[in-house]
Amino acid sequence: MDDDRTHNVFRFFTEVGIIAQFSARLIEKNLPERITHLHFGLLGHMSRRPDGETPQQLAYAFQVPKTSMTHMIRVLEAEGYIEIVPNPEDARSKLAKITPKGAELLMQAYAKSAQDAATMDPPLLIDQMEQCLEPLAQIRAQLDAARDKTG
Amino acid sequence: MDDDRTHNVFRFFTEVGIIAQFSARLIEKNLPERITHLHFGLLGHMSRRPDGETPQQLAYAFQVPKTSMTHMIRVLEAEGYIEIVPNPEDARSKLAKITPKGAELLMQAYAKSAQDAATMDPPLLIDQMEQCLEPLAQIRAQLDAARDKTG
DNA sequence: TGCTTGTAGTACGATTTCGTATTATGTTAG
DNA sequence: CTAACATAATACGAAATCGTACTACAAGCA
Repeated sequence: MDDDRTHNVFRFFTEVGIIAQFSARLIEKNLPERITHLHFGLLGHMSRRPDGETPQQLAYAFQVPKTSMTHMIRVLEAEGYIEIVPNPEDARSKLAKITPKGAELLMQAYAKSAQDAATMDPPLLIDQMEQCLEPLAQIRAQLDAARDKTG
Repeated sequence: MDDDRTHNVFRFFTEVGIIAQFSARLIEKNLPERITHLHFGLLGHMSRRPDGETPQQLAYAFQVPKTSMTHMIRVLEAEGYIEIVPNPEDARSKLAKITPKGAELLMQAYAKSAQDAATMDPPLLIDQMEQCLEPLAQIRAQLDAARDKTG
């Protein structure tokens, strides 16, 4: 890889890192104390999987250590946004499912953040975001695949 | 903003968040214990500013609370990667400057990560990254500008 | 000058993150 | 079947994050 392209890769990661921090703040502004953008992501993930997922699957999906996921799940459960049930297929394991209260929080935070995004000044550059969507999805898929090969 | 576009905004933020996590891990794999991708970013920032920057400026640039920056700076100083000197223009303040050891760490981590990136399997999608660079920079600038208006 | 207000940085504590070691259950070779 | 190994989740502890309150210096004004 020549120097220019290497430099571009780092530039890309830098921009992405900064934007990720902004988006985290945008969402957390509309979440209760102790609930972070990662919890928000967890709830969204679970809302698409009504049968629930194991902590392990969630840790893998969100790229955080298992122990961190244990903690996040506990917070969500303590606040009543999810419930933990035994995994009928494996007694070592558990399933985390979103509750109606959790679904409600998800919707509210989504709606409020969408409102904030729509009223930003200067306005959000949605055209540019849409233009990036496809390549970003490909890049993410590639990183995912590379991870599975190596670790 | 209609529902489709709102949905795309969230999808964009989601992709960006995941990719940011991958890039953080990619770099931290080549950094010593206790040094994170944020420290790496700090060193890169300082390497472009030989006169040093105040903790406040750094906290603003990296979008972290002042107290978090105090802590990060302390870690970098304890490990000898930066030095803290009084700010000649303001006795309340300080300047953080990168040391030769810090510059060395920066270069090494950069080179090793570039090597890792170049040898990924499946290979990194640099074309797609370059395609995103310009719109991402615009989006970041917009988010920055919006932050300055509101907070 | 003396006073009031603003700003830079930090002490402190509650919470979160995450690496290592442990427990409990599952799986497989013989 | 059972011993050996693998895997799911957690206990625990060290370190990081970040909000609140504080101290020290700066700046503006009477």
